[in-house]
Amino acid sequence: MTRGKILLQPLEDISARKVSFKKRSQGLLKKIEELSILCNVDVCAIMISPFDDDQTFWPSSHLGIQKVMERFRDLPESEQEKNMFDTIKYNREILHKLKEQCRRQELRNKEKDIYHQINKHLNEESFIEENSPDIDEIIFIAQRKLKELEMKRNSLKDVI
Amino acid sequence: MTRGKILLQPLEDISARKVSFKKRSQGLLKKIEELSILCNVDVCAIMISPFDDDQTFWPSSHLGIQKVMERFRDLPESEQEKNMFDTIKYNREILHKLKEQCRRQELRNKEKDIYHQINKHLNEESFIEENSPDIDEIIFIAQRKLKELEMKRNSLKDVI
DNA sequence: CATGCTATGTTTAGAGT
DNA sequence: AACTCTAAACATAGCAT
Repeated sequence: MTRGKILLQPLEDISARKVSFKKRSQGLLKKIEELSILCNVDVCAIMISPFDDDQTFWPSSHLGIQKVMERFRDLPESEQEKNMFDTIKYNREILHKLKEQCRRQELRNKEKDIYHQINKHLNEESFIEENSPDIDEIIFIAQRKLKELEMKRNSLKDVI
Repeated sequence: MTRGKILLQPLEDISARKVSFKKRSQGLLKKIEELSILCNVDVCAIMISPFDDDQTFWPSSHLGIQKVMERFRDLPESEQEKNMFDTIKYNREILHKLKEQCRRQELRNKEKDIYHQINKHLNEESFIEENSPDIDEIIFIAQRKLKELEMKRNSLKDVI
């Protein structure tokens, strides 16, 4: 077996943690470099590792760090607060997007159900079992599909 | 086609650069979060983007950045900040749950696809495929199916 | 212009040495 | 413990809407 999915929680095994840190911090530094070059963005990062004495910096020059840090520090307090708030807003956005994604996937599920049900009906005589989940929903989607089909037909006729 | 390999040099097209920044900074934030949690490392990163006014991107936990930045400025511990951290943690949890949910739904999608494929094979003339040749016929069948569905629904309602 | 999709490139967990 | 390998998981460039 190769890699499995991992949970976002501290790795129990300390030596595994160390290995992971080595790999991931390397990867992270690479990503940071890519971002800063590709998009021409000033980035700085500081990692304080419990595994070795000194901290990892990017960019490697202390001067570079200072440049970014200073610009942050020089922002008025209110701006800093605003940016903190932005993090929360950012999380909310991601959350919202995920929910939307879920919703869409659920819809797709239902559509597939319809295909399934209809195909089943063509094959056998029994259609939609008694315990069929959400007949209203299915009808709704079926109606929509039908409309889409009709529109498609009409546009095809226009071409002819 | 989808992605090609890219060179490590500033993206020429500014709007592409902006899009890339958005995607990559998001990815970077995630990586930072993962590293700090998995390996129990304090990380902070600041990005100054030329694309929006919110120059400072605030990854990682507030606590972590505070620790890291202590040498640069003193940050008083206030109630508000604590709440902020809690909010971030909370969001993180919700996020994780949502992702799991998405994953499960995706699995279900795949299962349904399989059913669909099987039915398609059993029943050579499969139903409601967008590119199916005789659209009139399909619409006719769809209308009939829809009516059957509606009747079924009505009869179910009668029982209740 | 922003956002979603997805095929492909990239990262890395786990196992082996 | 520190390396190498590799397939699964993940990130994202280019396209589509």
